Amino acid sequence: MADKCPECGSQNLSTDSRRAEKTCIKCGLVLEERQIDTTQEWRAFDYEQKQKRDRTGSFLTYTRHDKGLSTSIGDQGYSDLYKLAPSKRAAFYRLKRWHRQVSTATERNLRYALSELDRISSAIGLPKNIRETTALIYRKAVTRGLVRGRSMESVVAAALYAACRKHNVPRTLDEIAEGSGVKKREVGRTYRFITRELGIKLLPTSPIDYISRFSSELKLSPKTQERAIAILKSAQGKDLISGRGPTGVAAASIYVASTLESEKRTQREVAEVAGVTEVTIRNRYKELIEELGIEDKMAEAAA
DNA sequence: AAGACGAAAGTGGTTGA
DNA sequence: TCAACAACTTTCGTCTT
Repeated sequence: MADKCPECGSQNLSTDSRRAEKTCIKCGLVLEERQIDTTQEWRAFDYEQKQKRDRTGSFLTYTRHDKGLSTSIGDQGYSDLYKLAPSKRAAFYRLKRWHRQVSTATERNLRYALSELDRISSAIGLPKNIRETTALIYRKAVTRGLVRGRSMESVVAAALYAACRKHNVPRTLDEIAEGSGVKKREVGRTYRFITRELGIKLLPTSPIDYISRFSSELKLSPKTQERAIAILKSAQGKDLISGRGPTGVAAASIYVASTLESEKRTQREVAEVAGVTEVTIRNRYKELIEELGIEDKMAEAAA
């Protein structure tokens, strides 16, 4: 899951399959050990061999209420049915019908929640792995009885927010709130509740994670993106990031980078996509250029 | 006319007694 | 539970290009 070393931040990781370990090349920290080998131990040269040697079915997925493992009572072999006593036959039909309509409260809840999840995530445009994570979190929340007394939508939204952060593709609370129709405040509150109850630990979002998304919305060149990230990285050690809203900091660095790379965007434009006000950008970017000693460069580029 | 600037008052959430 | 508090927003008048 982690693609960065938590110790030194290096992304230079190595996976050694013989030792079943994942290590950081820079500082030597072992990130994962006793990895499970998920590759096949057999080969199949044609379809028949594959049929014979396959021991598994399709993938498990958490986005289906039954994890994709559904089995239904078949329609085949009805002729045999007439050999049974009428009462047995009636029982068969009853079972079949009962089976078709999933009956426990949890399952029905899950079905509804997952269709809700589909709606929201396609509205915001989120990849499949995030849906999977969301579904998993939601499933845990349901089995722990955390949904009681809360609207289901808010729990789905909160799980989605958590999943996005876990995958380092953060969406702002505003975006989630808009897509789900749950109030921002409610999403935040539920998010805090379920992460606490489920013991999910998430680091504060880094502004860097927002750069690529905001930049592409502003149609900025890759060079400017790089610049914005570089600005953030050099600001990291200087206590300009912590305690500040990550979106504001991201917006400020994009504003500065776009000016320096002569691809200028107005504060208004940047503020729009980042979901902050111009005033915030001003405050943040003043701090940034002051601390990094690039005030004159900035003034020069603006002129 | 549009963008940038900054002061001042208001808002929602966190923290610590 | 309440007050203090920091970050952020809203609003608005002024300056710059």
